[in-house]
Amino acid sequence: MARPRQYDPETLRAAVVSAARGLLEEGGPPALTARALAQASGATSGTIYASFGDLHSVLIEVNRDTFRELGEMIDALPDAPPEPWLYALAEAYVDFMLERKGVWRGLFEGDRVTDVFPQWYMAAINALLAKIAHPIAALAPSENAAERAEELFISVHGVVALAAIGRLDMVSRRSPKALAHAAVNTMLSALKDASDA
Amino acid sequence: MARPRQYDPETLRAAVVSAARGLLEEGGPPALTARALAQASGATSGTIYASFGDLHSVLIEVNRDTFRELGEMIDALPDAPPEPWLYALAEAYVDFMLERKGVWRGLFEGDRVTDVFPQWYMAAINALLAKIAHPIAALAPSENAAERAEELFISVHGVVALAAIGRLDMVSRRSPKALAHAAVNTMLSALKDASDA
DNA sequence: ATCCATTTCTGAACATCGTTCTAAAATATT
DNA sequence: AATATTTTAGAACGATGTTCAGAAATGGAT
Repeated sequence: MARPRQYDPETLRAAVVSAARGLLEEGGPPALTARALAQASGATSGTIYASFGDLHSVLIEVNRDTFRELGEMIDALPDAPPEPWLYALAEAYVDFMLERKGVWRGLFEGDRVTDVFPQWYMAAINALLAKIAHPIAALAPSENAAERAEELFISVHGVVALAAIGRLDMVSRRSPKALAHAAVNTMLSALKDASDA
Repeated sequence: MARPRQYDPETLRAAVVSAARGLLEEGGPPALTARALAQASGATSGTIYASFGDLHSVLIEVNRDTFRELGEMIDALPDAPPEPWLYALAEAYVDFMLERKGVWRGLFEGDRVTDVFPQWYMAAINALLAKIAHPIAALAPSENAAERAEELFISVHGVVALAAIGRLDMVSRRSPKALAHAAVNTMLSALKDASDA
């Protein structure tokens, strides 16, 4: 009773999201155009719009994939005592994001579109913050570990934010990893100083 | 021997740069369009292109103004001992940038265009880093104050980077100022801990 | 067998973007 | 008056995101 589907909807969505990641890595958000996406995914722009509504929704789906991969990467980190584990997490996070500079820009550039972020969005961030807070709580039971975790994340975010857009050299000659290491070191020192009081 | 100038070149450039700042504050980098700039400055796009070459050059001139204002703001900070002065600087920096979110986005979003930044660009950043390093050196003479200053700047940059694009609430419920204060506090604690060793 | 209702898909069309460039405008000199 | 010269205006070009009219392709009804 109708024209048959030419694309399996889920396969098409996966192909489009995968193509979008490729375009982002190739040229950042400006490269994520409807026509390039159509060419790379094999569908036409109209079909993509029928499935996703707009380009921003494609970007959201890329982000969902990215958060999932980030979670898997963290879960795969080898067990270690709190301090070395925290260093390892920070450095792995830096590596992860700087291997995906285009995706990172998709996450953090551009106008904020929604007043409320999707639940999985906030859940992924809260999971990351909880994983940072855990070793902090173990090291400094008297501290507000959740707040220290927020602060440490934001510091490392500052490193990645500058590195991902190629502007870290405006501020420092050190590598992103070295600066992330220093951020963890500073936080750990501060925790020790506070526990001396 | 020629058609007389309809605009004084310097007046025109100032008008365009001023209009550009307004557009940036109104709607961020996407609002900085040649046609809107023409309308707001009174000239036509052709005349603007004759004077600036391209839109990116207009943005560079906005940034030059911004760095100048930032320097003036810092110079106007009241004298204070190292610790309170550092807190005041961090909070003033946050205020300054968050009053100029659109300009901030113009500074930090988009593809890096030039391999080498203009000298005044680097000079402005180095001046800021030196002003951060000064109280650090006074407080902890045995530390590498320049490196600690880089790290502290990057931490505060992380706060502003999230706040300027309206995404700080993804990470924390605290205000940008509170988080900047915490970044300074953490660095100061770490300096104390290091000097105890 | 033919036609039609229904759904899927395509790609032309629209407004807007940065940028270029032709030509109009306005003067000084010849 | 005619011309040379410089400045300004704005139409034009190729690109963008997005929409939408219609082509394509089927199953069911006649």
